[in-house]
Amino acid sequence: MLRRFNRTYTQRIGVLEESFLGTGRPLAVSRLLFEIGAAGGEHGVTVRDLRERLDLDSGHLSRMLRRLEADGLVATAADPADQRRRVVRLTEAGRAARQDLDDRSEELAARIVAPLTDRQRERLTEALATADLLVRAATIHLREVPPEDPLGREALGNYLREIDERFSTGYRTSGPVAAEQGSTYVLATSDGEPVAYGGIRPAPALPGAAFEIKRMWVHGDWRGAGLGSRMLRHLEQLAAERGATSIVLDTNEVLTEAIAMYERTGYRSVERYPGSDPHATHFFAKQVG
Amino acid sequence: MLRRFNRTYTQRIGVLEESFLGTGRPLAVSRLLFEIGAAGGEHGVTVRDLRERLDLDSGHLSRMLRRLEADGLVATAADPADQRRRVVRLTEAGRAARQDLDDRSEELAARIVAPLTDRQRERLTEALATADLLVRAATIHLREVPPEDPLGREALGNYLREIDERFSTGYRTSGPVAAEQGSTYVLATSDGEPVAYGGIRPAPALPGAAFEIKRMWVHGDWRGAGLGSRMLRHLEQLAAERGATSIVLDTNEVLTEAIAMYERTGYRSVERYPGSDPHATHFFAKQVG
DNA sequence: CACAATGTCTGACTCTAGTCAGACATCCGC
DNA sequence: GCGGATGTCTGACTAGAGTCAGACATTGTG
Repeated sequence: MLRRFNRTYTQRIGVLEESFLGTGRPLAVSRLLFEIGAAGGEHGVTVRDLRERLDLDSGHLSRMLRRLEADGLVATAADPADQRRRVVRLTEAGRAARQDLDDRSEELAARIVAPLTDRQRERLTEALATADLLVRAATIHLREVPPEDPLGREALGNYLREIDERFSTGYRTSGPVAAEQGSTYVLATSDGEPVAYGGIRPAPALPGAAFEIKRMWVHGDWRGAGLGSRMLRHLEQLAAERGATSIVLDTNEVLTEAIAMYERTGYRSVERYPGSDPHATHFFAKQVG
Repeated sequence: MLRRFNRTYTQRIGVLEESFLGTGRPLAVSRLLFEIGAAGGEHGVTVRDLRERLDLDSGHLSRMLRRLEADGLVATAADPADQRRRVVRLTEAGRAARQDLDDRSEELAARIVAPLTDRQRERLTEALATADLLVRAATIHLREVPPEDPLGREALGNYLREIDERFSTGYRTSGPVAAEQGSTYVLATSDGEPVAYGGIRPAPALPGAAFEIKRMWVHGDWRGAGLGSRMLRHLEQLAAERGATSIVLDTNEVLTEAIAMYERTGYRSVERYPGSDPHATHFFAKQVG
């Protein structure tokens, strides 16, 4: 189905792309203009950031930026924090051009669906939203990150903040959270945004080769997309590669979805184990390897 | 939503296209190879046909064909029916190359959705099927055709055959069906295939400026996609432009979906009118203009 | 049978996209 | 404060995609 849809889509909606022409600017440049607006905001965005987001060659990007600059649509300046970096931001004319682009796309999208009835349009919107979520979920990128990785820290911060909000009693122990001994962290990103996080560490206080899963977090917008169990499987596999024969984890009774997921994924409830979190109320274990 | 999806899609699934590379052939050439296989079948396909299907420049297409020919993947010959035309068909090697392309795409598509659970994959397939149908429905092309248009005749043939099958008693009057006096026909196509058909003709036997809608047909795969009512609206508008103040049409009781659609679209049931089909059992009219 | 229309092909282009090597400045750790 | 790493930019490319004018053969029509 994916292939059939791909064919229909590129044939019929491919126009959405070509419409960027007619502004006298090639597609890639328009896309860049768009991205600078989206990522830049008030403060602008660094060239490096743009290169990562759009996955462009340094030379190619540089040339396109110069073109936009020559057209008076963007202004670049050295980043005060690091003079090697350059910060790009839209000028007034640039914002106008981007708005124009936006309007054209909007209008074209409206024209494409215009022949449909209201109910059909609703069905299409719904179907595309579902497909969007699932395609995004399917193409999420999982990777090991060191504890000091900035995106990892962001994810961890979200985890702690959410835990803190969830516990009316307050959870956070004061001071920064140190990386745990021998731990490995995995970060899942989508469009450069952290969407899930979690880690494993050896649990020497337990019998056998046990690993503990720690700090599992899934972005609120992504719950229900199967991301949690995917992260869990990934962490289990990592632990198994490091010689684990069993996995333990603890959680709190207020995290009902998490508990349901652990049970669904083959974990069985166990007694409190040594080294577990004092705030935890539920404990799980599973054999692996 | 269309735009958001478009962004996700081109970013994540754009790979489906690039995968055509790695075969040493550029994308457009691979697409052409694919299309020759799809459209050509046993008898091959004319260059003209390919140009229309892929919307390519004559020179561009010619060069790509030559490239495929040099690689030994296609063979061209003059069309016996018209020596100006050239017919292209895949060679044995061409069929193999196309199959290879097909396998790669299939494999890649499978890899993209691999991280999803079975249930998610099902949901994605369903969502894409819905989106596919609706996008196709939205981009269908309606145009007036002369009675002798080959695609129009094909549609009319389908109409007559289906009517014939539907009536156990047999419907068809013997001999070819002549175009009706002063009539105008509209054909809807998708990917060059006729998907709906219908006509109007003046009904001089009726009081006032009446037009009759005749021979409405919608392709079986397309029923429920709103195509019938769209065609109906289009025909009404055409009639109105020709000065009609009322529209009449007849149908048979066995065509229950059609009857439901007419009622939904504002037609009211009337008595048999002069000039109507002797096999018809239900008659409808509507004011327009 | 002349003539316009049709169908394909070649040649000569342009523009976009993308790659690679290296210049140059700045930053960071020792 | 030296040397490697990082970030950006320029120059010199290549290949793909697409456009346009016109050559040439064939076909249908008055």
